[in-house]
Amino acid sequence: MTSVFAAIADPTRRAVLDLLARRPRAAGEIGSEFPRISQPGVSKHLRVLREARLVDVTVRAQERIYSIKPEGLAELYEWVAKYQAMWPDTLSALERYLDARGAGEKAKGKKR
Amino acid sequence: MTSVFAAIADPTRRAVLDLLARRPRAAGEIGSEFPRISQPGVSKHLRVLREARLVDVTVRAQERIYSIKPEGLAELYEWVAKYQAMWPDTLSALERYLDARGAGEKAKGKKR
DNA sequence: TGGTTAAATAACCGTTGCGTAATATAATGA
DNA sequence: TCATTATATTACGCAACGGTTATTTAACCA
Repeated sequence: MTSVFAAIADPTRRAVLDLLARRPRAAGEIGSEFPRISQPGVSKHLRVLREARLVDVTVRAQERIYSIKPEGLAELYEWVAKYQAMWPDTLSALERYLDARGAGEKAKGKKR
Repeated sequence: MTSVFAAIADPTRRAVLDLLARRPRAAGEIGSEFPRISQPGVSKHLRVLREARLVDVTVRAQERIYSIKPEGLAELYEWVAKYQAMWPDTLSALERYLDARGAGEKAKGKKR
């Protein structure tokens, strides 16, 4: 599970990245956002994100502070960008596109 | 396997998308690019891509012509774009970033 | 027709992934 | 030193995934 693509395939891990995009958090604080998943479960998700180089960890006492690490996402962005030529038109056209699909959810914090 | 994220988690399916990005192809023609995978194996990958709305199909006699369908990729782009703010700098900075990592597999004209 | 071609579906199988409870590791602090 | 806190690791069950072979569906054509 080293791949960025496999790492973001899981909705829980995408939700973790969304959390960390707001601000860094200790592992336990992340876990408290997922009450239906056990502590080891969260820990394993964090390991996958680490191995995909999507997050960074710093140690503070017993805590592990996780934060977003852009490297992996840049790799993903590079891959998607290859296909931009086939979008209806330019970027603004893309956004109309997404709006038409009702894809404007990112404004109100939700999960998926 | 309805999710775009899960669909692109598999390297074979990403390779199929790369093929179709060049030009549309019949299912059999796609399959011939993957000699190590059986016909039903390829057919199942195509089904996943269809359900993720990443490809389009048109019928021509007994053939199914597959082509890239941007909707799904736009959804993915939307997700990645949320994180752009945390990249080192602007887009050009991102590209220097990628070059430094030797990530220039897709474009030959991308050297510094 | 019947035979051929193209692709999808069905049934099955080994591997992997996500979840769990139990345990281990490690730093804190009385 | 010892109990507590925070997190990771281990061991294991089960469902889903990617692959296979066999079969089905459907269009073409002699």
